[in-house]
Amino acid sequence: MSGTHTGVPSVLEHELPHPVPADELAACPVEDVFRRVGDKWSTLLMILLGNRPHRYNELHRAIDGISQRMLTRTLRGLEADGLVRREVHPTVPPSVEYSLTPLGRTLLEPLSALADWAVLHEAEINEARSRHADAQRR
Amino acid sequence: MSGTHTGVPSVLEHELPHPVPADELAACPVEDVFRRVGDKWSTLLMILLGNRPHRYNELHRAIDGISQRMLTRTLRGLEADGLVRREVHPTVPPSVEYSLTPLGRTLLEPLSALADWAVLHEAEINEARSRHADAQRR
DNA sequence: CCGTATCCGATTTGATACTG
DNA sequence: CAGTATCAAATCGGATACGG
Repeated sequence: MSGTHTGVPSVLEHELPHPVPADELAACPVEDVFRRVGDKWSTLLMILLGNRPHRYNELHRAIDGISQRMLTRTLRGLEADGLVRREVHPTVPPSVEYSLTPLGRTLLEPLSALADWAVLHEAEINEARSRHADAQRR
Repeated sequence: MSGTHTGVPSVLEHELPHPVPADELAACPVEDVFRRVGDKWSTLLMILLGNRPHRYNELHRAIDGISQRMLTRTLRGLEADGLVRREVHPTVPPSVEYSLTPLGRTLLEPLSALADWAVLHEAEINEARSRHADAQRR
């Protein structure tokens, strides 16, 4: 292969067919995961639950700005994919505990790698944006 | 720290403030990057450009299903963040070459890690979804 | 060849009110 | 406490037509 970044083998390293059938990385699991990473609350919730289990209102108070609707929706989505476990304790009043599943924990690692990249290269990105804004202004 | 996944140090490993000020991981660079990963075409474009530089219509033909509008918009966004370089060759007819910048190349690695995770755990996710769909049906 | 402009439907997110 | 229901706003993405 020509000039790829490191040489790390990866599913992304294989030469892609042309044209890409709009499936190869679309209906395949990669897009699902990428989409989840991109949505507004999923990763933040996973990070909080990675620290320790939380109850519903605890998450609601912890996040500042999330609506009940989105909190519930996001948790349900994570639960459906097996990343988060929801445990209902039949007490009065009811208490519901959310936690990461083992599968969810394994996702934290690549997520952290991506977050670390973002922090590490923040300055470069901001400089590029400044240059681009300057170039646009004329 | 209690029961985190591996022990890898990461920006995500630090205990978060409660409540999260809606900035800590929101206006900070992490959300920008996560959003980009989640959008429909950015990563696919970066993968193609990671193989080799491409011209505009070459990308358009390569991707199958992308509109000119989104191709242009996505490339411009990647360019603004310094991930992709756009070189115009003043020939007739004009030719424009897109390629990854060095910064863009460094992003391929965490992206690949995430994609590999998705492929590796595809079965588990699908099983979780089946179970969840079953549980919902009653 | 390499785009831009315009319009429109689909999806995402939030605000608000209400409930077992 | 832990949600649901409903409505509205914002954003995303695609189709089509046109331009340098």
